[in-house]
Amino acid sequence: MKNKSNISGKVQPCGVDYAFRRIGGKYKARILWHLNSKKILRYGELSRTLPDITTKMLTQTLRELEDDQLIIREMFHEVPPKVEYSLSSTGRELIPFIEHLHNWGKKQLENEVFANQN
Amino acid sequence: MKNKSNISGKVQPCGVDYAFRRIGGKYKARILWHLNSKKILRYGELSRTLPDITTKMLTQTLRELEDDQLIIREMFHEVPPKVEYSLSSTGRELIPFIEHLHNWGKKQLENEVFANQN
DNA sequence: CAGGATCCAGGGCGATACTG
DNA sequence: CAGTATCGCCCTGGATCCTG
Repeated sequence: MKNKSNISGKVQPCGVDYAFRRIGGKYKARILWHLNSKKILRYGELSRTLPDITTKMLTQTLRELEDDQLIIREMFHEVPPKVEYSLSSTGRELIPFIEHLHNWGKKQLENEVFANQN
Repeated sequence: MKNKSNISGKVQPCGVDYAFRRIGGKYKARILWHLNSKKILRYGELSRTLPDITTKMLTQTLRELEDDQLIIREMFHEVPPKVEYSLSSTGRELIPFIEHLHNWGKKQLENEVFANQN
């Protein structure tokens, strides 16, 4: 399939480019990945699962994922507060992709460790 | 290249995180994608295929992909110069992932256009 | 033709403190 | 518990000009 350059000024929208803009954040794929394996996670659980993320980034990333309708946020008005996050159906469509990426990354990591035996 | 945050062994190495740092650049997936459909592309061809990328970014991205051994760079010492880029076997392993992402992005784009007709 | 070299902005991201 | 609010760094990426 050719990428014909558009005369009307805008570049032809590219699915890869679009998708990367959507889930290209530093933590988005990881969050989706964990949400898939655990199905439902509370805010604090996510925070513990991803120890290297600050509350600001976690909240911000979750908001973006929610705005993109990749995850579902369910809030319980209780004391103490409770919020549950889960994958939406659209978000679930990304799992095979993340899974592939995950396997590839794991393999590369192992190769790298093997190569760095110094 | 992004932060090396956890590759040095503090946090448990996550394949998704690793992979994203590897191909998380703005154009990397797109370049791999085009290299797969065309098999071999010269620098100028890539430049025309991706009209929205400057020479600096194209060169820089190609270097990083080459350093990561995802693409192969073959240089011909001729006049005028000629350089051909193609996927490595490791890079080719990423194609199913990019394909999935591409299809997902295309579908989302169509839905978005459809939804914005109100 | 296929880059290299500089300069520079925008914003992604982090650290820290505070809140309903 | 589940977030907000600020402040600021620095890295990604853009614009422009130069070269073998």
